[in-house]
Amino acid sequence: MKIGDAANRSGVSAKMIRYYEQIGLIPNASRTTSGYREYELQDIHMLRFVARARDLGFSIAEITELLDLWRDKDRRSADVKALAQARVRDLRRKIAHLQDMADTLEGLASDCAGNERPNCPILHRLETADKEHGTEFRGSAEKGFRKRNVS
Amino acid sequence: MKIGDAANRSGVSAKMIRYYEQIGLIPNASRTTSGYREYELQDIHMLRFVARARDLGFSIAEITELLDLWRDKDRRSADVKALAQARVRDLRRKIAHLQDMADTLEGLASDCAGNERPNCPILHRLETADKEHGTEFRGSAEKGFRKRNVS
DNA sequence: TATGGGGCTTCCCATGATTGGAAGGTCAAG
DNA sequence: CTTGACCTTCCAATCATGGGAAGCCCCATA
Repeated sequence: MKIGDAANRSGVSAKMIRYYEQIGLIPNASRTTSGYREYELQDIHMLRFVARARDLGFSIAEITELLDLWRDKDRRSADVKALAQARVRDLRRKIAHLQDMADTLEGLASDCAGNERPNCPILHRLETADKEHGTEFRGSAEKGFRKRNVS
Repeated sequence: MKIGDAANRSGVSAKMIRYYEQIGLIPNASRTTSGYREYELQDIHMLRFVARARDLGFSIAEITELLDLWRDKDRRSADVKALAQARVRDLRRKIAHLQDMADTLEGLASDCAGNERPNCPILHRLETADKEHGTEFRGSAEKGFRKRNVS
């Protein structure tokens, strides 16, 4: 199977398959005599695994760990679970952060008349850096969030 | 005031001040005879405005709009409010997406014994791309999220 | 058999916001 | 007059992804 088929069947674009190979996330594919990459069904499983983990917001580094565990027949399920739970904690932290932002902004917006007149407290508050809600954004962990234009 | 002081007082790093100037987000600073950038109190207000908007997750493009409204004394407060509300909708959508991811992962993790044995349904489910929860990630808007390592 | 089209290859570039660093100029205090 | 802290510009890297160019390969059809 060539890379285009592998892409269609796995949900990972051909571009990204090459990229994942290049950065060592997945092993080098075997090649035909003419240089085309060749994939087996097993590779499709692996790629789907990657695609699914990626959709769940795992970073490349985390997917590397997951793939290692996936391939390791002697793995401890506790290791996998710990990884998933760490990711859940990350996500919950991000969610809380975004919720703070949304609540703050909503509070600002609700104080604005939203009419033809120029007076708008949103701009004043942004300028003076008052906090509508006491929560402190600076310092909250935001590392490693992957943005995807997941069609 | 030189750029280092401006950075300290505004919460925007000197690096970023130069970058914002370069991309046209903020106007070119005046210079001393020796080429140093010079800032007035008014500039600090502007930089603080930018910093605050950035902390609320506005993109550079959105901050450009906000700055224009901030400087426009004849602005309609409705325009500002609309911008803030659009941002809130964005945030709520992102939050829902992350919540889906977290819930799905938590579901996967709860099915895993988390012990010394290798059997772990998380890996199986990732491989077969089953969905624990029916919600469909693909298609949810994720554009324009800014990740910041907001110290 | 020739040709056309589509898929494959590598390589380079761009994104967005930010940080890091190198090489060199400027300024104030000691 | 030296030292060190600041400033300048320029270049590179980050992360995951897409876009595109130039050139090769393979298959079907005229």
